[in-house]
Amino acid sequence: MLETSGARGARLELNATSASLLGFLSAGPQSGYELAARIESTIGAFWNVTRSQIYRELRTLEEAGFVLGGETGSRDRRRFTLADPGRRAFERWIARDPGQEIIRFPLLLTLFFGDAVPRRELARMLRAHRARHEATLAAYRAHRPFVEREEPFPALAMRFGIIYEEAVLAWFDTLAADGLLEGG
Amino acid sequence: MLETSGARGARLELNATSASLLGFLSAGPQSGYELAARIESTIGAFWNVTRSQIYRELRTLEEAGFVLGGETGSRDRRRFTLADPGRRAFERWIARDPGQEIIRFPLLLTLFFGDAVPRRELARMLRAHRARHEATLAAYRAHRPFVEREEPFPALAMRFGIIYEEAVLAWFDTLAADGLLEGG
DNA sequence: GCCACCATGTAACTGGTTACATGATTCG
DNA sequence: CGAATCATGTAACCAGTTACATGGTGGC
Repeated sequence: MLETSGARGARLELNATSASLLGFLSAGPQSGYELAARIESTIGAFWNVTRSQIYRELRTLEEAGFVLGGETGSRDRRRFTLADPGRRAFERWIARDPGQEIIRFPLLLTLFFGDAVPRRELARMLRAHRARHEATLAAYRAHRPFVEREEPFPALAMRFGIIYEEAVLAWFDTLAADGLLEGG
Repeated sequence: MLETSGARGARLELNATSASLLGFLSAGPQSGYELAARIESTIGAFWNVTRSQIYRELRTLEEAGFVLGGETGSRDRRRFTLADPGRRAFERWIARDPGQEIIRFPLLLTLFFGDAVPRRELARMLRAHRARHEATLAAYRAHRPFVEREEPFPALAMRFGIIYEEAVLAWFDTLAADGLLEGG
Protein backbone atom coordinates (compact mmCIF):
# COMPACT_ATOMS: atom_id res chain seq x y z
CA MET A 1 0.00 0.00 0.00
CA LEU A 2 3.01 2.26 -0.15
CA GLU A 3 2.99 2.40 -3.94
CA THR A 4 0.26 4.99 -4.28
CA SER A 5 0.66 7.55 -7.00
CA GLY A 6 1.73 10.05 -4.39
CA ALA A 7 4.55 7.82 -3.20
CA ARG A 8 5.72 7.20 -6.75
CA GLY A 9 5.57 10.90 -7.35
CA ALA A 10 7.79 11.79 -4.46
CA ARG A 11 10.60 9.87 -6.10
CA LEU A 12 10.42 11.40 -9.57
CA GLU A 13 13.35 13.70 -10.18
CA LEU A 14 12.10 16.83 -11.91
CA ASN A 15 14.02 18.37 -14.74
CA ALA A 16 13.84 22.08 -15.44
CA THR A 17 11.39 21.68 -18.27
CA SER A 18 8.86 19.61 -16.37
CA ALA A 19 9.30 21.80 -13.32
CA SER A 20 8.40 24.85 -15.35
CA LEU A 21 5.28 23.07 -16.58
CA LEU A 22 4.23 22.66 -12.98
CA GLY A 23 4.96 26.32 -12.42
CA PHE A 24 2.70 27.35 -15.27
CA LEU A 25 -0.03 24.98 -14.20
CA SER A 26 -0.22 26.90 -10.92
CA ALA A 27 -2.18 29.44 -12.93
CA GLY A 28 -4.88 26.89 -13.72
CA PRO A 29 -5.52 23.81 -15.89
CA GLN A 30 -4.09 23.90 -19.38
CA SER A 31 -3.55 21.62 -22.35
CA GLY A 32 -0.15 20.86 -23.81
CA TYR A 33 -0.81 23.21 -26.65
CA GLU A 34 -1.83 26.03 -24.36
CA LEU A 35 1.22 25.50 -22.18
CA ALA A 36 3.46 25.55 -25.23
CA ALA A 37 2.00 28.86 -26.34
CA ARG A 38 2.37 30.49 -22.92
CA ILE A 39 5.87 29.18 -22.39
CA GLU A 40 6.99 30.30 -25.80
CA SER A 41 5.73 33.81 -25.20
CA THR A 42 7.07 34.19 -21.68
CA ILE A 43 10.20 32.21 -20.89
CA GLY A 44 10.79 31.12 -24.48
CA ALA A 45 13.62 33.57 -24.99
CA PHE A 46 15.76 32.07 -22.26
CA TRP A 47 14.24 28.66 -21.91
CA ASN A 48 13.83 26.88 -25.17
CA VAL A 49 11.19 24.13 -25.16
CA THR A 50 9.45 22.30 -27.97
CA ARG A 51 5.90 21.07 -27.95
CA SER A 52 6.77 17.42 -28.26
CA GLN A 53 8.78 17.67 -25.13
CA ILE A 54 5.87 19.18 -23.28
CA TYR A 55 3.54 16.35 -24.19
CA ARG A 56 6.07 13.78 -23.09
CA GLU A 57 6.70 15.50 -19.78
CA LEU A 58 2.98 15.85 -19.16
CA ARG A 59 2.57 12.10 -19.54
CA THR A 60 5.39 11.51 -17.08
CA LEU A 61 4.02 14.04 -14.63
CA GLU A 62 0.63 12.41 -14.84
CA GLU A 63 2.07 8.96 -14.14
CA ALA A 64 3.86 10.40 -11.16
CA GLY A 65 0.64 11.88 -9.83
CA PHE A 66 1.95 15.44 -10.10
CA VAL A 67 -0.77 16.50 -12.50
CA LEU A 68 -4.24 15.17 -13.23
CA GLY A 69 -5.36 14.79 -16.82
CA GLY A 70 -8.93 15.84 -17.53
CA GLU A 71 -11.46 14.67 -20.08
CA THR A 72 -10.50 14.39 -23.71
CA GLY A 73 -12.13 17.28 -25.56
CA SER A 74 -12.33 18.07 -29.23
CA ARG A 75 -9.19 17.35 -31.28
CA ASP A 76 -8.03 15.09 -28.47
CA ARG A 77 -7.37 18.04 -26.22
CA ARG A 78 -6.80 17.27 -22.56
CA ARG A 79 -6.29 19.87 -19.90
CA PHE A 80 -4.03 19.05 -16.97
CA THR A 81 -4.51 20.22 -13.42
CA LEU A 82 -1.72 20.70 -10.90
CA ALA A 83 -2.08 18.15 -8.10
CA ASP A 84 -0.86 18.67 -4.57
CA PRO A 85 2.26 16.51 -4.79
CA GLY A 86 3.10 18.41 -7.94
CA ARG A 87 2.85 21.72 -6.18
CA ARG A 88 5.13 20.50 -3.42
CA ALA A 89 7.61 19.09 -5.91
CA PHE A 90 7.68 22.41 -7.72
CA GLU A 91 8.36 24.31 -4.54
CA ARG A 92 11.24 22.05 -3.67
CA TRP A 93 12.61 22.31 -7.18
CA ILE A 94 12.44 26.06 -7.51
CA ALA A 95 14.48 26.58 -4.33
CA ARG A 96 17.49 24.58 -5.48
CA ASP A 97 20.58 26.32 -6.83
CA PRO A 98 20.18 26.93 -10.57
CA GLY A 99 23.02 25.87 -12.85
CA GLN A 100 25.02 28.04 -15.20
CA GLU A 101 23.54 29.23 -18.44
CA ILE A 102 24.08 27.39 -21.68
CA ILE A 103 24.33 29.39 -24.86
CA ARG A 104 24.42 28.15 -28.41
CA PHE A 105 25.00 30.99 -30.75
CA PRO A 106 25.64 29.66 -34.25
CA LEU A 107 26.46 33.09 -35.62
CA LEU A 108 29.41 33.32 -33.26
CA LEU A 109 30.63 30.00 -34.54
CA THR A 110 30.44 31.30 -38.09
CA LEU A 111 32.32 34.40 -37.06
CA PHE A 112 34.89 32.44 -35.11
CA PHE A 113 35.72 30.60 -38.32
CA GLY A 114 35.16 33.79 -40.29
CA ASP A 115 38.39 33.32 -42.26
CA ALA A 116 36.67 30.59 -44.18
CA VAL A 117 33.52 32.54 -45.02
CA PRO A 118 33.15 34.67 -48.17
CA ARG A 119 33.09 38.27 -47.02
CA ARG A 120 29.80 39.30 -48.62
CA GLU A 121 28.04 36.24 -47.27
CA LEU A 122 29.26 37.10 -43.84
CA ALA A 123 28.04 40.68 -44.17
CA ARG A 124 24.63 39.51 -45.33
CA MET A 125 24.30 37.14 -42.39
CA LEU A 126 25.33 39.74 -39.88
CA ARG A 127 22.84 42.25 -41.22
CA ALA A 128 20.02 39.72 -41.19
CA HIS A 129 20.74 38.73 -37.61
CA ARG A 130 21.04 42.31 -36.52
CA ALA A 131 17.59 43.02 -37.92
CA ARG A 132 16.15 40.06 -36.04
CA HIS A 133 17.56 41.35 -32.77
CA GLU A 134 16.25 44.81 -33.40
CA ALA A 135 12.78 43.39 -33.85
CA THR A 136 13.04 41.35 -30.66
CA LEU A 137 14.12 44.37 -28.66
CA ALA A 138 11.25 46.43 -30.04
CA ALA A 139 8.79 43.71 -29.05
CA TYR A 140 10.17 43.59 -25.50
CA ARG A 141 9.91 47.32 -25.15
CA ALA A 142 6.34 47.28 -26.34
CA HIS A 143 5.29 44.68 -23.76
CA ARG A 144 7.40 45.92 -20.93
CA PRO A 145 4.95 48.34 -19.28
CA PHE A 146 2.25 45.71 -19.10
CA VAL A 147 4.54 43.08 -17.59
CA GLU A 148 6.00 45.51 -15.08
CA ARG A 149 2.57 46.48 -13.92
CA GLU A 150 1.17 42.96 -13.70
CA GLU A 151 3.99 40.56 -12.91
CA PRO A 152 6.95 41.79 -10.91
CA PHE A 153 9.14 38.68 -11.10
CA PRO A 154 8.65 37.95 -14.78
CA ALA A 155 9.43 41.62 -15.30
CA LEU A 156 12.90 41.06 -13.83
CA ALA A 157 13.54 38.34 -16.37
CA MET A 158 12.27 40.57 -19.13
CA ARG A 159 14.63 43.26 -17.94
CA PHE A 160 17.39 40.80 -18.63
CA GLY A 161 16.00 40.24 -22.10
CA ILE A 162 16.13 43.94 -22.85
CA ILE A 163 19.62 44.43 -21.50
CA TYR A 164 20.75 41.38 -23.42
CA GLU A 165 19.31 42.56 -26.72
CA GLU A 166 20.78 46.01 -26.25
CA ALA A 167 24.17 44.42 -25.67
CA VAL A 168 23.85 42.26 -28.76
CA LEU A 169 23.03 45.32 -30.84
CA ALA A 170 25.95 47.22 -29.34
CA TRP A 171 28.17 44.35 -30.38
CA PHE A 172 26.81 44.43 -33.92
CA ASP A 173 27.65 48.11 -33.96
CA THR A 174 31.28 47.39 -33.17
CA LEU A 175 31.32 44.98 -36.11
CA ALA A 176 29.77 47.62 -38.31
CA ALA A 177 32.47 50.02 -37.21
CA ASP A 178 34.99 47.47 -38.47
CA GLY A 179 33.22 47.50 -41.83
CA LEU A 180 32.03 43.93 -41.50
CA LEU A 181 28.40 44.62 -42.35
CA GLU A 182 29.13 46.26 -45.68
CA GLY A 183 28.87 44.59 -49.09
CA GLY A 184 26.81 41.71 -50.37
CA MET B 1 32.41 1.33 -57.11
CA LEU B 2 30.49 4.47 -56.35
CA GLU B 3 30.32 3.72 -52.64
CA THR B 4 33.83 4.88 -51.83
CA SER B 5 34.29 6.62 -48.55
CA GLY B 6 34.34 9.93 -50.39
CA ALA B 7 30.95 9.27 -51.93
CA ARG B 8 29.53 8.26 -48.58
CA GLY B 9 31.05 11.33 -47.06
CA ALA B 10 29.51 13.71 -49.53
CA ARG B 11 26.10 12.67 -48.29
CA LEU B 12 26.69 13.04 -44.57
CA GLU B 13 24.82 16.05 -43.21
CA LEU B 14 27.07 17.90 -40.80
CA ASN B 15 25.73 19.25 -37.55
CA ALA B 16 27.26 22.30 -35.94
CA THR B 17 29.25 20.29 -33.45
CA SER B 18 30.92 18.00 -35.95
CA ALA B 19 31.47 20.92 -38.30
CA SER B 20 33.34 22.77 -35.61
CA LEU B 21 35.51 19.70 -35.05
CA LEU B 22 36.50 19.88 -38.68
CA GLY B 23 37.24 23.56 -38.23
CA PHE B 24 39.56 22.88 -35.33
CA LEU B 25 41.26 20.04 -37.13
CA SER B 26 42.33 22.54 -39.81
CA ALA B 27 44.97 23.54 -37.30
CA GLY B 28 46.48 20.05 -37.36
CA PRO B 29 45.82 16.50 -36.10
CA GLN B 30 44.36 16.20 -32.64
CA SER B 31 42.86 13.61 -30.34
CA GLY B 32 39.36 13.83 -28.94
CA TYR B 33 40.72 14.91 -25.62
CA GLU B 34 42.83 17.63 -27.15
CA LEU B 35 39.90 18.86 -29.22
CA ALA B 36 37.73 18.95 -26.15
CA ALA B 37 40.25 21.07 -24.30
CA ARG B 38 40.69 23.56 -27.14
CA ILE B 39 36.97 23.83 -27.81
CA GLU B 40 36.18 24.37 -24.17
CA SER B 41 38.69 27.18 -23.91
CA THR B 42 37.76 28.94 -27.13
CA ILE B 43 34.16 28.55 -28.24
CA GLY B 44 33.02 26.87 -25.04
CA ALA B 45 31.27 29.96 -23.78
CA PHE B 46 28.86 30.13 -26.69
CA TRP B 47 29.01 26.62 -27.98
CA ASN B 48 28.60 24.04 -25.30
CA VAL B 49 30.02 20.62 -26.16
CA THR B 50 30.82 17.61 -24.01
CA ARG B 51 33.67 15.19 -24.52
CA SER B 52 31.47 12.19 -25.13
CA GLN B 53 29.84 13.97 -27.99
CA ILE B 54 33.19 14.71 -29.55
CA TYR B 55 34.24 11.08 -29.52
CA ARG B 56 30.99 10.04 -31.12
CA GLU B 57 31.20 12.67 -33.84
CA LEU B 58 34.80 11.75 -34.55
CA ARG B 59 33.75 8.16 -35.18
CA THR B 60 31.04 9.33 -37.56
CA LEU B 61 33.38 11.70 -39.34
CA GLU B 62 35.88 8.92 -39.75
CA GLU B 63 33.30 6.57 -41.24
CA ALA B 64 32.32 9.31 -43.65
CA GLY B 65 35.93 9.77 -44.70
CA PHE B 66 36.04 13.35 -43.47
CA VAL B 67 38.84 12.65 -41.02
CA LEU B 68 41.51 10.00 -40.85
CA GLY B 69 42.22 8.28 -37.57
CA GLY B 70 45.89 7.70 -36.82
CA GLU B 71 47.63 5.03 -34.81
CA THR B 72 46.48 4.19 -31.31
CA GLY B 73 49.00 5.66 -28.90
CA SER B 74 49.30 5.28 -25.16
CA ARG B 75 46.05 5.34 -23.18
CA ASP B 76 44.21 4.54 -26.43
CA ARG B 77 44.83 7.96 -27.77
CA ARG B 78 44.21 8.46 -31.47
CA ARG B 79 44.86 11.67 -33.32
CA PHE B 80 42.59 12.54 -36.24
CA THR B 81 43.65 14.34 -39.38
CA LEU B 82 41.37 16.45 -41.53
CA ALA B 83 40.88 14.78 -44.91
CA ASP B 84 40.11 16.62 -48.12
CA PRO B 85 36.41 15.79 -48.30
CA GLY B 86 36.19 16.97 -44.72
CA ARG B 87 37.75 20.30 -45.57
CA ARG B 88 35.29 20.79 -48.44
CA ALA B 89 32.36 19.80 -46.25
CA PHE B 90 33.47 22.30 -43.64
CA GLU B 91 33.70 25.08 -46.18
CA ARG B 92 30.22 24.36 -47.46
CA TRP B 93 28.89 24.20 -43.92
CA ILE B 94 30.45 27.38 -42.63
CA ALA B 95 28.91 29.43 -45.47
CA ARG B 96 25.31 28.47 -44.73
CA ASP B 97 23.05 30.80 -42.81
CA PRO B 98 23.45 30.23 -39.07
CA GLY B 99 20.30 29.77 -37.01
CA GLN B 100 19.14 31.81 -34.06
CA GLU B 101 20.79 31.47 -30.70
CA ILE B 102 19.42 29.20 -28.06
CA ILE B 103 19.77 30.20 -24.45
CA ARG B 104 19.06 28.20 -21.34
CA PHE B 105 19.47 30.34 -18.32
CA PRO B 106 18.21 28.49 -15.26
CA LEU B 107 18.65 31.48 -13.00
CA LEU B 108 16.11 33.41 -15.06
CA LEU B 109 13.69 30.56 -14.63
CA THR B 110 14.16 30.74 -10.89
CA LEU B 111 13.62 34.46 -10.97
CA PHE B 112 10.60 34.17 -13.24
CA PHE B 113 8.99 32.00 -10.59
CA GLY B 114 10.56 34.13 -7.87
CA ASP B 115 7.30 34.42 -5.95
CA ALA B 116 7.78 30.84 -4.88
CA VAL B 117 11.39 31.19 -3.72
CA PRO B 118 12.36 32.13 -0.16
CA ARG B 119 13.81 35.62 -0.32
CA ARG B 120 17.15 34.89 1.31
CA GLU B 121 17.72 31.86 -0.85
CA LEU B 122 17.10 33.98 -3.90
CA ALA B 123 19.53 36.63 -2.70
CA ARG B 124 22.18 34.02 -2.06
CA MET B 125 21.79 32.54 -5.52
CA LEU B 126 21.92 35.90 -7.21
CA ARG B 127 25.09 36.86 -5.39
CA ALA B 128 26.77 33.56 -6.23
CA HIS B 129 25.94 33.88 -9.89
CA ARG B 130 27.05 37.46 -10.00
CA ALA B 131 30.42 36.44 -8.64
CA ARG B 132 30.76 33.78 -11.30
CA HIS B 133 30.10 36.28 -14.05
CA GLU B 134 32.56 38.73 -12.60
CA ALA B 135 35.23 36.05 -12.73
CA THR B 136 34.39 35.17 -16.31
CA LEU B 137 34.63 38.78 -17.39
CA ALA B 138 37.97 39.18 -15.67
CA ALA B 139 39.30 36.12 -17.48
CA TYR B 140 38.16 37.46 -20.84
CA ARG B 141 39.80 40.78 -20.21
CA ALA B 142 43.03 39.10 -19.27
CA HIS B 143 43.18 37.07 -22.48
CA ARG B 144 41.83 39.70 -24.79
CA PRO B 145 45.09 41.36 -25.87
CA PHE B 146 46.61 38.07 -26.88
CA VAL B 147 43.59 36.97 -28.90
CA GLU B 148 43.28 40.33 -30.60
CA ARG B 149 46.88 40.24 -31.64
CA GLU B 150 46.89 36.65 -32.84
CA GLU B 151 43.42 35.76 -34.08
CA PRO B 152 41.20 38.46 -35.54
CA PHE B 153 38.04 36.46 -36.06
CA PRO B 154 38.03 34.66 -32.73
CA ALA B 155 38.64 38.10 -31.24
CA LEU B 156 35.29 39.26 -32.61
CA ALA B 157 33.55 36.41 -30.85
CA MET B 158 35.43 37.21 -27.68
CA ARG B 159 34.30 40.79 -28.00
CA PHE B 160 30.79 39.44 -27.82
CA GLY B 161 31.68 37.52 -24.70
CA ILE B 162 32.89 40.66 -23.01
CA ILE B 163 29.91 42.76 -23.99
CA TYR B 164 27.63 39.96 -22.87
CA GLU B 165 29.23 39.60 -19.47
CA GLU B 166 29.18 43.34 -18.95
CA ALA B 167 25.48 43.33 -19.75
CA VAL B 168 24.81 40.49 -17.35
CA LEU B 169 26.60 42.38 -14.58
CA ALA B 170 24.67 45.55 -15.38
CA TRP B 171 21.50 43.52 -15.03
CA PHE B 172 22.60 42.17 -11.65
CA ASP B 173 23.19 45.75 -10.60
CA THR B 174 19.60 46.65 -11.38
CA LEU B 175 18.51 43.75 -9.18
CA ALA B 176 20.83 44.97 -6.45
CA ALA B 177 19.26 48.41 -6.73
CA ASP B 178 15.92 46.74 -6.06
CA GLY B 179 17.40 45.22 -2.92
CA LEU B 180 17.19 41.69 -4.23
CA LEU B 181 20.76 40.73 -3.40
CA GLU B 182 20.52 41.60 0.27
CA GLY B 183 19.94 39.15 3.10
CA GLY B 184 20.72 35.47 3.45
C1' DG C 1 56.76 2.42 -4.99
C1' DC C 2 52.41 4.11 -3.88
C1' DC C 3 48.74 7.83 -4.15
C1' DA C 4 46.74 11.32 -6.35
C1' DC C 5 45.73 13.25 -10.35
C1' DC C 6 45.64 13.74 -15.44
C1' DA C 7 44.58 11.87 -20.00
C1' DT C 8 41.78 9.13 -22.68
C1' DG C 9 37.97 6.91 -23.99
C1' DT C 10 33.09 4.05 -23.97
C1' DA C 11 28.19 3.00 -22.79
C1' DA C 12 23.72 4.04 -21.32
C1' DC C 13 20.35 7.20 -20.57
C1' DT C 14 17.69 11.40 -20.97
C1' DG C 15 16.29 15.35 -23.19
C1' DG C 16 15.46 17.96 -27.60
C1' DT C 17 14.18 18.14 -32.57
C1' DT C 18 11.91 16.84 -36.83
C1' DA C 19 8.52 14.86 -39.29
C1' DC C 20 4.07 13.49 -39.47
C1' DA C 21 -1.16 12.95 -38.71
C1' DT C 22 -5.56 14.72 -38.34
C1' DG C 23 -9.71 17.17 -36.68
C1' DA C 24 -11.76 22.07 -36.15
C1' DT C 25 -12.41 26.77 -37.87
C1' DT C 26 -12.41 30.58 -40.64
C1' DC C 27 -12.89 33.13 -44.64
C1' DG C 28 -13.13 34.25 -49.48
C1' DC D 1 -18.19 24.78 -49.73
C1' DG D 2 -13.37 24.09 -50.40
C1' DA D 3 -8.66 25.76 -49.18
C1' DA D 4 -5.96 27.53 -45.91
C1' DT D 5 -4.82 27.77 -41.37
C1' DC D 6 -5.01 26.69 -36.50
C1' DA D 7 -5.13 23.42 -32.71
C1' DT D 8 -3.78 19.23 -30.97
C1' DG D 9 -1.18 15.45 -30.48
C1' DT D 10 2.27 11.06 -31.47
C1' DA D 11 6.50 8.62 -32.99
C1' DA D 12 11.13 8.21 -34.36
C1' DC D 13 15.34 10.00 -34.44
C1' DC D 14 19.41 12.56 -33.02
C1' DA D 15 22.13 15.21 -29.83
C1' DG D 16 23.71 16.09 -25.06
C1' DT D 17 24.71 14.46 -20.36
C1' DT D 18 26.13 11.37 -16.73
C1' DA D 19 28.42 7.71 -15.06
C1' DC D 20 32.00 4.80 -15.48
C1' DA D 21 36.58 2.46 -16.72
C1' DT D 22 41.35 2.42 -16.94
C1' DG D 23 46.17 3.44 -18.09
C1' DG D 24 50.00 6.80 -17.48
C1' DT D 25 52.75 10.41 -14.72
C1' DG D 26 54.65 13.07 -11.26
C1' DG D 27 55.70 13.98 -6.65
C1' DC D 28 56.57 12.58 -2.02
